[in-house]
Amino acid sequence: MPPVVSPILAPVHTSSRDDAVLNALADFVTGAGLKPGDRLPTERVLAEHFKVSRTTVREALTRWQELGLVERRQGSGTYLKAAVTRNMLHLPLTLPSGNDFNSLMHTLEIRRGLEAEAAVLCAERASDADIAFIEQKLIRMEEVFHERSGMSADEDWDFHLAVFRTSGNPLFEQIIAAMYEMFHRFWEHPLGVRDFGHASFPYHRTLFNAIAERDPLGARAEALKLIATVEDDLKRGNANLKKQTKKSKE
Amino acid sequence: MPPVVSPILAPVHTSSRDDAVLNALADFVTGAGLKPGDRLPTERVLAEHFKVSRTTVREALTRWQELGLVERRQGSGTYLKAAVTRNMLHLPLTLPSGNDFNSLMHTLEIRRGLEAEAAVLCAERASDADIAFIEQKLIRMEEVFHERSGMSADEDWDFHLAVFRTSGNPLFEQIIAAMYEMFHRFWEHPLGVRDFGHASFPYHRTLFNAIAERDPLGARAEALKLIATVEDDLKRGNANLKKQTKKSKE
DNA sequence: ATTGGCACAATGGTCCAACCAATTTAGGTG
DNA sequence: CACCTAAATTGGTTGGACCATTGTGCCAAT
Repeated sequence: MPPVVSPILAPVHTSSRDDAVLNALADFVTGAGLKPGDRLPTERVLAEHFKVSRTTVREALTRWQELGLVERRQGSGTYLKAAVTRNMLHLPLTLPSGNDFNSLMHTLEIRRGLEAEAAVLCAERASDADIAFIEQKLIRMEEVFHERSGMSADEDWDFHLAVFRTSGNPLFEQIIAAMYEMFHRFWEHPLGVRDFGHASFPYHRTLFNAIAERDPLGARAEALKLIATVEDDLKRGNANLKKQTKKSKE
Repeated sequence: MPPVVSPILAPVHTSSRDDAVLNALADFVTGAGLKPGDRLPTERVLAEHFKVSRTTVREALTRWQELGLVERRQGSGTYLKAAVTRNMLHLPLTLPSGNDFNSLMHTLEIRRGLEAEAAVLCAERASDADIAFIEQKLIRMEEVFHERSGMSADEDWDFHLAVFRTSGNPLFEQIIAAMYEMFHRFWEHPLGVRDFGHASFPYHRTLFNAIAERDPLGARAEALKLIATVEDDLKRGNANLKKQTKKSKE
């Protein structure tokens, strides 16, 4: 089985100033024990400390920003967004994204495979503390649901995120988040589907129960039911859309 | 469920300068019909044309470079490395310290979820022509296997690729290929495992048979068995590695 | 005419110094 | 104490300059 892109040239190419800066910065981050959310030194400080120009520091930080490792806020500072080590492996992946029904369905197919697997691993590996944390997110989501009589995007995502992270595999979060963004980029206002996501509500608790009982197969089943409701919503939205365009033609 | 990264603001308030530059540049690339390998205008020309400073252009190009869309050669120019369209999703995958056993295992967990799902969809959707094509790849792989008494990377990948493509979802191919690349970047010479991949051989045919019979569940089962053999190989390699380091300590 | 080397131009990489824009902070005012 | 305002802080942008590498084309020697 072959490497898709030549993997052998990359390491040779490792010269250039910003690479050195990035390595030094990675060492600093690990050395200072900085964690996600913490603030990095200012660009001016880094520039002076590394004996390079601020431009070079900025170029290096831009690269980290593009990889999602860091977030910059004008007037505030640069903040760590993910754990950073010197020997990280980066693989940028560009995906074609369409706004047609099929493309949206494709993102759900990926999520179906990954969310089910993540649920399995989560149920297998969750500690008591993990389960308590997930339950906390679940309860919060349920509260907001009853307040507004509808799904809340943020709280719902927090719950799923807790599940993904408990799986112990950071790739789940990264890939599913991308699928998620792809989906919502063209589905911000679900056409004709007022209660989008509503049907998925009960399966959050059943999923949690399966995880809490360390039942991988059960967790898998509930995760699949959950994603199936989203697929249904999408299909309904697509049907509505067709109906509307048909009407407008008449 | 919420956008992880705000998907709604990005297109609207194009505030950051370099985003605007990248969009304009993407339009230019598609407009001019540039293909991978072609040279882009120089930074100075772009800066003047877009009415921004060269620094801003450089920052934008740095981002594309980090995503692998572009390659810069000092003294020569900036060259397109991949097809670029305006609305594509960039997914930078990051593994913390990608050369340890756990990280390699993470890539296999993703593959487990996706390859199983792809096998299901493939079995559901394969036309007769698709199945004939897959069988052709299978036979070719088996031939090479018997010639060399071992798995051949290229032919094996061709077979899997045929399966992924038949699933009708291009995301499978790209994401799994990325997992592949990540895996092999640090596993080019499987430590102490001479017959790496050997055990997976028989499951290629059983997988094909299930697909040919339009048996989604069967295809899923065989795909899982196949990936399980790879996981075994990895575990064996890890065990060997531990043994060696233990010996070297003595 | 071919080949080799050399100077020059083009291009990305780095640096500097200043200013702009958003944010935070500190102080003052009610 | 709460609120507002002004100053300091910080990332974002600009222009110009120079360095390092590469590509090009001319010219001389063979």
